[in-house]
Amino acid sequence: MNSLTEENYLKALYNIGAEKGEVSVKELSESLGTKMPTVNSMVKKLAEKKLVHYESYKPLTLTEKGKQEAGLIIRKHRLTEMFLVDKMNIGWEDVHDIAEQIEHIKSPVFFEKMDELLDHPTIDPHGSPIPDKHGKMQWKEYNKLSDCAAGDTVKLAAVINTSSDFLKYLNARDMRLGTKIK
Amino acid sequence: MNSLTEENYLKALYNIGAEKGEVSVKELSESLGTKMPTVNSMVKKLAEKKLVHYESYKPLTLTEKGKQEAGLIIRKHRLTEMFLVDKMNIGWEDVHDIAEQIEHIKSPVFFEKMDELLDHPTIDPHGSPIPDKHGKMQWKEYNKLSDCAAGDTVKLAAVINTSSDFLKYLNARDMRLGTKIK
DNA sequence: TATGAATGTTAGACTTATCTAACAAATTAT
DNA sequence: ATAATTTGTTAGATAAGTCTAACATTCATA
Repeated sequence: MNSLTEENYLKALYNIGAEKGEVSVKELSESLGTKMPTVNSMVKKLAEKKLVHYESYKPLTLTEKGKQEAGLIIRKHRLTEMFLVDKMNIGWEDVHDIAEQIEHIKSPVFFEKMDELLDHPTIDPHGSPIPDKHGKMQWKEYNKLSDCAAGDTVKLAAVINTSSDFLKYLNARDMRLGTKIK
Repeated sequence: MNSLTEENYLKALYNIGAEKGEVSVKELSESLGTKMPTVNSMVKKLAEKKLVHYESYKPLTLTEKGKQEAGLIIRKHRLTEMFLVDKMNIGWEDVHDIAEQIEHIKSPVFFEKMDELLDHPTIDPHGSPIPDKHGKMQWKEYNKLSDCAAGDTVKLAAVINTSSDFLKYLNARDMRLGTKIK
């Protein structure tokens, strides 16, 4: 029985640890907007449920089970974002906050229908990959904009910052996924 | 700031009191699957928030404010049911449980889009009216099946029992809204 | 390497929503 | 009209998730 709170911890652990694999209590605390002692006691509970590897004063890592559950939540989130943009014509700057809520809906049918209506998409509206039905995600290796030389012409494949403000900024410059820029 | 729990109390109060206008603690308790003492203490809190009229040992009634809030939640519920059936091809026997969760989503944009894509529907897939943007609902007066004489031919306008099992029973007999039966 | 800063942990309090057990009022039936 | 039943209320306990204050460990650096 995973609560909304638990799901948010798993998701944050997954997202923060995406590259490094390890997460500090402090990072998790800041990401969730929850104080460190609270996070500390919660991760211990997650450890009892075999979702997180926890040892005092050591960085946190997700177990395989934890990774899978997190992957499935992120799948629901990104599928939802895609649905909101493609099927409901909601702007990509607005979908994150809505998906943040819908990702917690318990209903296999609902998300299967989304997946079907969207024709099994593999990336969300911000270019991030959608984990498969087993919670597995494969990251495409894109070049970071900061690694490109000035004057290069590149195609926008994904945005990491999905904040509403940044996306509105891109909108204002007619920049969307696939747009060629230099 | 109304919690999920609070919203469920308001909705139940609205639905149970639809005809009589008054609700007993017992009915509310059974409808919510929550014990009477819990309900008792919750309705007192709702009374402090001016959502419910409460007096010891008297039946419960919603205030105008309470009715409006309840109406808006029910609007979101029914709009969602209509969307799930019409735009996502989910069976009318499955939509209730999903809508039960989506009705709590906080996002004006999301529900406005639904309303727009559905072309401002006035009834949900079970024939119940959808409250307007101010939470006001007007009930169409239909004849109850129990008031019809055997042999009459009538058109199915709405179903009150929206349980999954009952709707599957109707499906199995090809009975949908608008179907003529005798 | 000793010390100060940053990070992590423990202890204990608070809130929300729930429960059970016991008691009180209202309703129903004799 | 009184007793029995049903309904409503009070009091106090519990669980989840949060907080603050105080203490402990680790890391950085002088």
